[in-house]
Amino acid sequence: MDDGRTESAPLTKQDFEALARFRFGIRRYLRFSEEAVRSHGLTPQHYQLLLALKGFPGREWATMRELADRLQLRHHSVVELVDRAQKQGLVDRAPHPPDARAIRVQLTAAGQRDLARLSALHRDELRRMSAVLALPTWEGPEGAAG
Amino acid sequence: MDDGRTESAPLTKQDFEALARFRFGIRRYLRFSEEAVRSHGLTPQHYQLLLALKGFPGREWATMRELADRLQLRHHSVVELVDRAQKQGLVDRAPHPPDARAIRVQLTAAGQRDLARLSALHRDELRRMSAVLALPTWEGPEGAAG
DNA sequence: GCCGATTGTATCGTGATACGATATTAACCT
DNA sequence: AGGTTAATATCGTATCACGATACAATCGGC
Repeated sequence: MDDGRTESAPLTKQDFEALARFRFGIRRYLRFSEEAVRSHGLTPQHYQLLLALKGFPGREWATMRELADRLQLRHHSVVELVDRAQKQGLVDRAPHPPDARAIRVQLTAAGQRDLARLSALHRDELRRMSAVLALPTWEGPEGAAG
Repeated sequence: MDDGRTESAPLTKQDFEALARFRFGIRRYLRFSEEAVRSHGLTPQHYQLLLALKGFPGREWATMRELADRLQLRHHSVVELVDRAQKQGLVDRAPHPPDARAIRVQLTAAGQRDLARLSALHRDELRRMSAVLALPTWEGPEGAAG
């Protein structure tokens, strides 16, 4: 149990408050997201899936494995998620020529539309919540950063 | 006034990538948190509870209602959470003199210890993940700093 | 001191969903 | 051909927040 790894200084009350504030920010953001998303008939997971596709670096589709990484899920759970989303007409499976084992999960027109609306809401909310969601600054004894 | 680009401009591919990257960051952070926390025998919810207490602005305890707000849960669900945490010896119930209906949920010595260790890990990880967890900058065509 | 509102507690069931375990199929690569 | 990887399929399990509902204690106003 005792790993005795104390390379950093013990946290101050300020540090705890900063950590808590950040976590609170995340909770509030996810909470907002959930309500926004559900009011559009989607689940948070669906939205995350759509966003991971449209927001994939450089392209707008991904394979199951890539999704598992981006969503931090077992690839096995991703299949279930994609199944559900496909049943709702949000995403699509397409062949992946360079490797026939893999497939491309991509957005349908409906998925695009829902995602665009929801993402706009999310962007606005992120702007609004910048105070709570900003990373802690960890001001040390050295001096202030601004 | 409606300055246009803030609220209704359609999102660019860059915007989607920024949103997705941020969400990815959150997922990774929570994933890290979960593993770190579980390896110490706690659940993510327990850690959040402890952190909300120790990180409560100005003090180190909170009432059920306050916790419901900070954790974004129904006050009713907080009771269950506190029960579980108390059963594990992490938190404690103490009377709240100014209002006998309310109670003070506070950390036990064990809770303090676990929280201190875990929070240090979290702080380090936050530092490491600053690139993914930083808020999107939303650079518009006119180039404005938030 | 009564009454409505608030705070916490208790219980039961429900829904959502990620996961582990396990197996199968197909395609890849050497 | 053989070993590996990607996707799929099933089944069961665990977690957990929640709604609904009720009750007890306390507070505050009058």
